[in-house]
Amino acid sequence: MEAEAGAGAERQRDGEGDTAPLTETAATRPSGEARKWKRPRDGDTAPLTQAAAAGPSGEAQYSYLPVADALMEAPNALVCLFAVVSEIGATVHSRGTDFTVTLKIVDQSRPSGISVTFFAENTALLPCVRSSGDVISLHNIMISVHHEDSFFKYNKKFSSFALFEGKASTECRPYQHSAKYKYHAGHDNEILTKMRLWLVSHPLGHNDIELQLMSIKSDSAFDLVCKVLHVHEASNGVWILYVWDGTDTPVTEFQMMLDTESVTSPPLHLEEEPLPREVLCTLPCVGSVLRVFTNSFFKEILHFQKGIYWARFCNITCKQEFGMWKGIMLPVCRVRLLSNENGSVVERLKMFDRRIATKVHRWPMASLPNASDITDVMEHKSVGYITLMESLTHAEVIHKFKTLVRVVAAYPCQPNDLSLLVAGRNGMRLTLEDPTARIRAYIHKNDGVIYLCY
DNA sequence: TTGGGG
Repeated sequence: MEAEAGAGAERQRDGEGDTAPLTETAATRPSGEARKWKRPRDGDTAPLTQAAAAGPSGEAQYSYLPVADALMEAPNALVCLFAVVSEIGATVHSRGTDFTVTLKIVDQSRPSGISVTFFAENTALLPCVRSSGDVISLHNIMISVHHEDSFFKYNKKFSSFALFEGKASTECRPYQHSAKYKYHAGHDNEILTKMRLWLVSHPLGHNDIELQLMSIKSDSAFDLVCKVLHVHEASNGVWILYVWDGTDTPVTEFQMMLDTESVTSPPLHLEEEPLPREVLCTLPCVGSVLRVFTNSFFKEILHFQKGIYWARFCNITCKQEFGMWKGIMLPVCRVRLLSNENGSVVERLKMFDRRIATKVHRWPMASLPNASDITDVMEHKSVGYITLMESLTHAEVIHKFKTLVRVVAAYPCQPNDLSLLVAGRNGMRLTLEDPTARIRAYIHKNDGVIYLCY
């Protein structure tokens, strides 16, 4: 007997329910339909009855419930689901002996989603979701109630899973499955296809405001999709995440410091200590690297330490300190890891590629599109511009370069008195910045050449 | 067991 499939609404039990509509939800489901899962008795280590029954061929037939229906089952009941992964948590050590990861899944009956927590002895046994929007099949996961909220818990002894590509694929074989997963081609394929069709008309959306670094604002929460390039544990439990999305942070509203007293030079960085050169050299030279300050509450930090990841920072805020942008992650923030195939990530990378393809990609984005207003130095017109980050990480300590920067502070004269310098006045200290770095530049005139030293 | 978007 071929199993009937619906979008999470399949019920192949004793021949009942062979026309489950795609739109069925917990609310529309006919009442009185018996729930046949039995609960494990207290003290049992394994459930007495699993959410499967032998089919005519003797193979287990898994009865997939809509998520909303599954949640109406009693605590500790075992259910089978076919759903879409909407959010991917970080894989971390549990407080016990296992590794754990939490996924958020959605289906038509529960668009707001619900968490599923997995445990396994090693990370290879955990689901490794390639992209949000992928489809997951879950067999015999347990309903768990905590503070009146329901969740699903994957038990490594009797649960199993399979992961499938999302709506763009026609591949019906799972790209990853647990050892115990019982795959039924006809049965699973039909549900998978319907789930993908549903996804086409109901793409996973984010209602929250999503900004790029080029459009960040002070003191209002937003989502930021960016690459975490480096993580640093500072003092007092403060962690600093170095994030990048290929765009430049906006020009800050910073009162230019007329540096009449040498002690008032503005700081060059937000950190207590600047990044060591070997780390600095790994950071991109085009596009701002925002410093995001947080504490160790965010377990994802452990994940970031192991490599470079794209992530969505939900409800992040920014402020300006000393004319520099500072990201802040409060406990209300959430971090979601993203794959390279995630739509927002692909969009960021395409935008960066477009930027790199222009001749002025090393100019601050804020200086565009009025780049023609900038007067170039005639005798070096053919020399290309570089960013301050490129200069800071240059292989040769002494090098010539041309750069487009903002003068943040000047000592001892006003920055618009650069003509005095050219006219022969020696000794001037400038604080210069572009979207990639801030430097102190000591200018002196020597043999008719102006040097910047830092 | 663990965690369960504090």
